[in-house]
Amino acid sequence: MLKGADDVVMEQEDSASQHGEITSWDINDIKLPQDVRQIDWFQEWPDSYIKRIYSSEDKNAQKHHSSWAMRNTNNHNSRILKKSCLGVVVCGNDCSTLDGRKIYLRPAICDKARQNNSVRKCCPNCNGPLQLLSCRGHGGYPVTNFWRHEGQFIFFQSKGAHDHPRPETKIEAEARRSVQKAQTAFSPSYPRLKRIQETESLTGAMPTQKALPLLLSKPDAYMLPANFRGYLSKSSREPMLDSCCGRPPYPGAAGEDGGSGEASTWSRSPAFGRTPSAGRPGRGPAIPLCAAPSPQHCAHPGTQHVPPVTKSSHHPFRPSAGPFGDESCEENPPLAHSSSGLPLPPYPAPEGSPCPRASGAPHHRPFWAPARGSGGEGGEGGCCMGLSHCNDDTAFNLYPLW
DNA sequence: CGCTGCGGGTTTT
DNA sequence: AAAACCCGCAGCG
Repeated sequence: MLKGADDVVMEQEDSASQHGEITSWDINDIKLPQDVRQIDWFQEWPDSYIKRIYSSEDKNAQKHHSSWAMRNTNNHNSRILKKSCLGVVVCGNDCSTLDGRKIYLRPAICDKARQNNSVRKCCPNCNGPLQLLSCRGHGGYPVTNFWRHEGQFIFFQSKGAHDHPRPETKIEAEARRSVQKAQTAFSPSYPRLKRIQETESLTGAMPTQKALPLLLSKPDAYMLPANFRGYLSKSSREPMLDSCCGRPPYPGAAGEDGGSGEASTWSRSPAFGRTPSAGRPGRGPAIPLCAAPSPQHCAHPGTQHVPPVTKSSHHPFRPSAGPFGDESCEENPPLAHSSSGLPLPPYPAPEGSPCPRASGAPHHRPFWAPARGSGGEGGEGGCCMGLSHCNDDTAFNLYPLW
């Protein structure tokens, strides 16, 4: 049954996404279509059951990038690269920054790195323990992404809908890391303090507003992924990465949950009815991370719908992405937030259509979102969104700040 | 140091 | 057999 639901979603996605051309193929097919008429734009936040065909020249596609924290998974098939989602690291205290944003850090891809991070990191905002919110968007298991190179195309297929907020992007995480490193170097003795300071800058005191947006997201505005909805409530989360500060979550901080003490908030209730069958695989340990700020991306509405083949230049995502970004449509159920990324590109209107920009509410934009009126939300159209879009400028300019 | 890809191996369904 | 996952190794930036 659960499966049925997924299938349905999938079908819908298919037709919606490749509008016009029906994506009849499956990543596991012996032969994939080579008469592709339209290539898709690279999507940094692919979600739900989608399929995409990128140009083999698309740098991001070549690197199998994703803004979600995806780790390689051995599927014993050298022709198809499989990656599974690691989820997102959240504050165990469910704290919010001064401007009401939540902290969503990117879990390290490498197991070892995750452990390291956990040891000395804590919430950049409240200094509390961090908790790994694992992804269970695919029948109780992490969302999986598949990549396959065939001829001049790179086929991409994702299975499952992320049931957690978006983590910071790779660029952001890297920036954060370097900043921390630098700071640590300066004052080894008071790392904690420093961190606090950093946090402050992050949360509010930052000079550049753009900069901040990074890891925080506004609760109100932030929409969770389709599956995500039920989540925040109590916790059943993963272990919690504490480690750091040892400090137990503040009592009050947690808010509602009275007790559990642990990370209160996040729990994933079965978001739709589709809960995994039974148990969730007990997944591993959580990983702690903590970090500091990072640059954000903002994309400027490029508007142009350039050909898919991005020539991207140097940066990770920027190229292709365009205006889209947010898949904001979370309002729609599962497929909703699909990546609707592309607003209106020349291509198929991706799932975009499905998303009527829901209310005026800003979509959920992760941390960076400008959360503030003005440009930010307003546009769904676009402005800020995913990483790709960000220009280097933006991103890089920020770095210095940290 | 961390990301990424590969591939052997195990466990569960 | 398929899928999820663990682990180590190697290349790369």
